[in-house]
Amino acid sequence: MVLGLTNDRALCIRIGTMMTLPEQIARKLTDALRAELGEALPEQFHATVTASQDLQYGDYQSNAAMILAKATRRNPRELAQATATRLAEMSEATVSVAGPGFINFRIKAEEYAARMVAMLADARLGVRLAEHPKKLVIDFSAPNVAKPMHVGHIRSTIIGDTLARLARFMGHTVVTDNHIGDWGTQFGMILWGWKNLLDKQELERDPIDALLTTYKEVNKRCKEQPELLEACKAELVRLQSGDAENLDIWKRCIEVTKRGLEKIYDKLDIHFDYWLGESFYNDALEPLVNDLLARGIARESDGAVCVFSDGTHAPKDDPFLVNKDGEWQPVPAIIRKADGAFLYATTDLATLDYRIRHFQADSIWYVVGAPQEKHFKQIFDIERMRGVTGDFRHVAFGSILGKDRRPFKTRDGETVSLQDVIDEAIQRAASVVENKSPDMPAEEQAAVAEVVGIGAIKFAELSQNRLSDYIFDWEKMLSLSGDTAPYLQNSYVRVRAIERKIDDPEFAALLSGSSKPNILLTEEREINLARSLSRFAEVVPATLDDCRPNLLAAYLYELARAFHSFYEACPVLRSENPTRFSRLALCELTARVLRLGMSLLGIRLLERM
RNA sequence: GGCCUCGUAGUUCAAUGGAUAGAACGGCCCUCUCCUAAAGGGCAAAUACAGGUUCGAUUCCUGUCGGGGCUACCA
Repeated sequence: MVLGLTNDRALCIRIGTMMTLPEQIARKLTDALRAELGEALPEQFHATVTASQDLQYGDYQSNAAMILAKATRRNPRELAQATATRLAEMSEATVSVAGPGFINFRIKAEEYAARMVAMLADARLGVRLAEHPKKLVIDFSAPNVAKPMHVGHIRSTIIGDTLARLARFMGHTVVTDNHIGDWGTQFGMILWGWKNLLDKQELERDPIDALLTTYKEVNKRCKEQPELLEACKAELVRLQSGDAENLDIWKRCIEVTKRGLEKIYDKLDIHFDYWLGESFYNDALEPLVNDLLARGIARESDGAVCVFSDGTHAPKDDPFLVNKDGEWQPVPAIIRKADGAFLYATTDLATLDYRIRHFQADSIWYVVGAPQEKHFKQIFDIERMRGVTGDFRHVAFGSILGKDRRPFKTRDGETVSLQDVIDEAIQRAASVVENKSPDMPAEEQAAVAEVVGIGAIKFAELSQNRLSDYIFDWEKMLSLSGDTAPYLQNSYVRVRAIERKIDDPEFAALLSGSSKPNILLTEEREINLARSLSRFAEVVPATLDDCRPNLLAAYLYELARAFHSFYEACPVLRSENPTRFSRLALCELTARVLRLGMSLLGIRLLERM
C-alpha cells in the first residue's frame, strides 16, 4: 500500500500534478477513517487537513475525529487514536493525537527533501493548473478622464492587477479591462472650462494638471453661479448630440488623460488588454433599455425606466427593497432617467453583455470599493432575471481613511495624488539606498530605489485584508523595514549573493535540471525553510479562490523569515557536502519561489540592493 | 429608522470554528575579524460589552455601545 502510493507520487511528480501535502494526507486519513468506521462514515465525507498554527503539535492537523465523534457515537480522542494507529505506517509523516482529539501530522524530513527535489524539476514549483479554466474579465482601476488618479485608486489598481496575474498563472484566460469614466456629467464642466478658461500653454506643458485645474475652477464657480451650471449642462447636451467641436475637445481630453495615466501604469508595471470606457457602450444603451422593457423586466415609473424586485428573494436579501419605518419600500435600479439620459447601471449592464458576447466571458470580476455593493447586487440580479448566469463577483475593498477615520484628505482638503505617493516612495527609498549602499553606482542606486519604493507601496496594499478599511499613513505605506517588500527583496538578494560566489559544475547541473540532487535536511531551520517552500503550492490557489492577495503576501513574508533565519544559522558556502549542496538547493528554491510569488504580486526583485 | 460592514497590544495590521490569539512599527536587552546587519536572537504588551450555540468562539447567533457605508433619477 505504502509502496503503491509512493509510485503514485513519483508518477504525479513526473507529469507535474503532484498533490499538495494536505491533499495527500487528507486522502490517506479519509481511507483510514473509512476502514475504522465502515458504513458509519457518511459516504461523501472527506477529511480536511490544515497547516498547524503552532508547530509544536506538528506540521498539519485534522479535526475529523471531533467532527465525526457525535454522529458515530465514538469518543473523539479514542476515535482519533484508533485512526492514528491505522496511519502509523504512513510514509510521509508521523502521526499523533493531542488535545480533545486532534490528529497531528509531523512531516518527515525525507518527505520534505523529496518535495524539494520535485520542486526543483518543476517550473510551476508544485502549483497545479486550475481544473476548470475560466474565461475571465477583470475590471479594475477605472479612473475618470481629466482627473488624475489619487490614493483612492491604489486599491483597485493593485489588487486587480494581482488577481489578473494569479488567474493567468492558474491557467485561466484573462482579459483585463480599464473601464475609464470617459462619458460622465463632468464633461459639461470640462467642455465649458476648455473653451473659456483653459490656459493653452499650460495644456502643452502638463495637460492633466491643466485639465484638473480648469475642472476645479469651473466646479467652484458653478457652486456660486447657478446659471453657469446651466451653460455646462448645455455643453454636455451638445456633446451627447454629436456636436463636432465638442466631440473633438472630448477626444483630445481622453487622449491627454490616457497618456498621463499610462505613465503611471508603466511605473507600476500594470497594463491593460483593453480600455473600453463608458463611452464605448453609448450605442448599446437604448436597445438595452428597450429590450428590458419589452421583456417586462423593466417598467416606467415617475417617467424613469426602472427595474423593480421580481420577488424572488426574501425582502431582507432583496437588493431592490429597503425597509423604511417597518415597511419594505422599493429601491429600483434606474436605467433611464425621466429626462431620457442613461445611467451608471445602464452602462454596466451593457458592459456585462459585451463582455459575455464579445469576450465569451463566463466569469467577470469587478474590483470596486465596498460602498458599491448594492449596485452590483442589483446588476447581477438583473442578469439573473434575464437568464444570464456566470461567476460574477464584486471583489470589494474597504476605504482608505484619514487619521480621523473619515475618507482620506490632506490638511487642505485635497486628495493625495497617486503620482505624489509614488514619487515620495521612490525618494524615501533613494535615501535609504544611498545610506546602505554608498559604493553602488548612482545609476544603479536610482534603479534600486524605484524597485524598492514601488514594491513597498504594492506590498503594503497587498498584505492587508482587502475588505478592511485602513488608515492612510505615509510612514506605513512607505515603510522600508519590517513586514515590507524590501524585507522580501533582501532575502532574494542574499541568495543571489551566495550564488554569484559559486563556481561548481555540479550546482550548474542542478540549476539546469540535468542532475538529480541529493537533498539532506537535518537542522531545524533547514526543515523549517523546506516546510515553507513546500507550502507555496497550497497558498497560490487559495489566494485566487478567495481573491485575497494578503494570503500570498503573508506566505511570502513567512518564507522570507524562514530564509533569513536559516541564513543566519546555516552557513552555505563554508559547509561540506552533502550539506553544502542541500543548502544551495534550498537557497535556489527560495529564490525561485520568491521570484514567482513576487511576480504574481507584481513586485520586482533585484540582484543586489 | 432599516440594511450592510467594522471594533484585536501604545500604534498599524493578521488569524478556513481549533490547541498557549500571530506580525510589524515604537520601547528595552544582546549579535557584524563570518555567504549583503535593508538581517538575526530575546523581553513587555491586545480580542469593545453582555448573553447564547459548540467538545472548542476573535470567528457563528442575539442584544448593547461606538466608527464607516448604503437607503429611486451621480459614478
